Amino acid sequence: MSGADDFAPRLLAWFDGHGRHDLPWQHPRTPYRVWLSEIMLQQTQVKTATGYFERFVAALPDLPALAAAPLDDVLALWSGLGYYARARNLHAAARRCVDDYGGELPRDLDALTALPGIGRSTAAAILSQAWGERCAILDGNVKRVLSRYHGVEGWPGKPAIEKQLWTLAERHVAHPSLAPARMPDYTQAQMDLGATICTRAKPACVLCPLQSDCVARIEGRTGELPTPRPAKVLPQRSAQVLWLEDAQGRVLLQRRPPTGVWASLWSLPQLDDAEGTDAWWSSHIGTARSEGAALDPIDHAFSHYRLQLHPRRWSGVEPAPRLRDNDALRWLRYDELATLGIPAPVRRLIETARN
DNA sequence: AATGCGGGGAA
DNA sequence: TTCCCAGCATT
Repeated sequence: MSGADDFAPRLLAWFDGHGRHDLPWQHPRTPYRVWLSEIMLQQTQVKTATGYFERFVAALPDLPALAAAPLDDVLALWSGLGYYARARNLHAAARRCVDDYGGELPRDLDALTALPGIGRSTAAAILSQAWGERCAILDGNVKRVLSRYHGVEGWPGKPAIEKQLWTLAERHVAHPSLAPARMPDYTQAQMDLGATICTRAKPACVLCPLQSDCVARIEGRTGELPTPRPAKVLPQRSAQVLWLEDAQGRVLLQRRPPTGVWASLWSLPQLDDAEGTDAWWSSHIGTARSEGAALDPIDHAFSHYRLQLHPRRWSGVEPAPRLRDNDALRWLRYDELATLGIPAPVRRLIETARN
């Protein structure tokens, strides 16, 4: 057997001295807190998620509390974190746990994976960290570490490559020296190595416990592995944003459609173009409208397109009958904005320009 | 197999 | 600027 077989014990020995032992979800490391952290950390860096995690568990300290909370409260706690389907799935999964599993997470890979928002890697992370089950994870860190360690070519997002990496991850987690009691540390160790040593750019190979057997290190190819995602040009879109204030200085928010970006979040009324704005104004207000005050455009980048928002502002708008609060429209005081899930750039616009 | 889905950190 | 991060669901 080559040294590749020693992956797990070497990693674990390194973790004891150099891993991260003070992350907020580690104290206490309950299934609920592990679950929440794993969901928040999907496509999200630790530094970004930490503050959200602290606020979330302070407001909703356990699974039954989450299940009992209104979805809008959960979205408000998620506001600014992005990928809001995670929050909706989290909430739905909590309710299903109350209905089907006595208010706890199931200790079972298939049952966990069947819950919304939990895939194979997240389920394995929960099982290994919360209960010490022998499960392999494969997140962005592990993909990078294994791609380099084994010299796996090809973009890890490609299903065929991902399948290879799963096989390698399963092999390492099966190492006989790896005791179940150390599974939480082993799982954490892989992510810590990827986050602190085997980083995307300029990895600290000289500090790596796996350096003597790492193919990328040995062949001087850490800059080429893992193979980057094929580049593509992002489409550019634009939209009109309407900032309406009534005589009391309240702002009009509209619930976004249940599908698409920012699904079901509250935001300023947003239209595709000038014609859309005209139509919205006539259907919601009726009277002829003024131009409003044009504000600086906002450039926002999504992972799949760029969006330029063109905000305009009106004050002293008299609510027409159809403009009263309903399921999709709400006049809100500025000090109430924190109670709703609002897209980050829209919240930023309002907070910075509201004087 | 490919695409949709946020926001921010880092080079 | 560009890349990608503790991914998953949908098509």
